[in-house]
Amino acid sequence: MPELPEVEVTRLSFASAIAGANIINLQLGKPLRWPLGCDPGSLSGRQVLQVRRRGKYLLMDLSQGMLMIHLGMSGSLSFGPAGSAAGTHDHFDLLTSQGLLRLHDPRRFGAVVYADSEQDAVAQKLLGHLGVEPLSNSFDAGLFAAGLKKKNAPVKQVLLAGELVVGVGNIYASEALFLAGIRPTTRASRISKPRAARLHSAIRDVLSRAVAQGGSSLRDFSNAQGQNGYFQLQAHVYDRAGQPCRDCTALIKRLVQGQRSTFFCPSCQKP
DNA sequence: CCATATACCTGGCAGC
DNA sequence: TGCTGCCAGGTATATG
Repeated sequence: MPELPEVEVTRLSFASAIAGANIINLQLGKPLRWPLGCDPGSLSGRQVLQVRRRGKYLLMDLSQGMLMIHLGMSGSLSFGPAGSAAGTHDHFDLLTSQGLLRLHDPRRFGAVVYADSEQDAVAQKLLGHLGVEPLSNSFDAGLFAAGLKKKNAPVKQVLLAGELVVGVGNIYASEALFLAGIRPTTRASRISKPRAARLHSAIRDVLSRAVAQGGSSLRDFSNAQGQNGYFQLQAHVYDRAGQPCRDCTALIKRLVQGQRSTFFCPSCQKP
């Protein structure tokens, strides 16, 4: 569910509201993808300083240590008044002096992991290999083109791998490649510098527009205030197999790469 | 090291 | 209605 835009929209929807809160207690539900990595009770009394984002991870800095939150495929956070009982799929309830932060995650591919610091081995295992942030100045078109040159895999899978650039998931990979006019099956190493530059700006454009639209709400995504996003209404190819391209009217095709669906326009996107 | 497959888990939906 | 099979926004880990 959540790619960079959804994670960022989630962050923006509760970061300022939770900043400065004191943790009262933590209740866990069923196991998530990884164990918390500390005694839940040990967090009581600590303060929430700020919420940052790295790729698709939310990093919640505490007065001592940090929590790394990942929404997996079906996770969403809510932040609001305490009091409502945890539902079947609520597996992390952080009660604070300023409200309840709750992770709702039916499939439980998400996780909340504690680390003493970002340099911690636990943190490095999750964050250490991540590529550059696409919406930051460190995302450089020249470096990106050079990075693509070194990868022989299909460009769609290189984007999903997140080692060159983070945050691009299954929806936005298809969308960015459409905007750049590049077939998802094209080997990354065969993408010319000008086309890499197009892809570079397409990634920035599609991700920043999606953030502005509140993310994509295909099934169950909503931000921490319960509001939906609307980016999916303007998707050009994702989940549009068999429908006409919005630019040229050719029919959008679906194929499978690495066990994931890919959508593209066979006319607008060149090998 | 590289590219690809597997594993984790639940729910919604189409088709019979 | 109920069953079956397929599909779903991710990614560490295993495998060749």
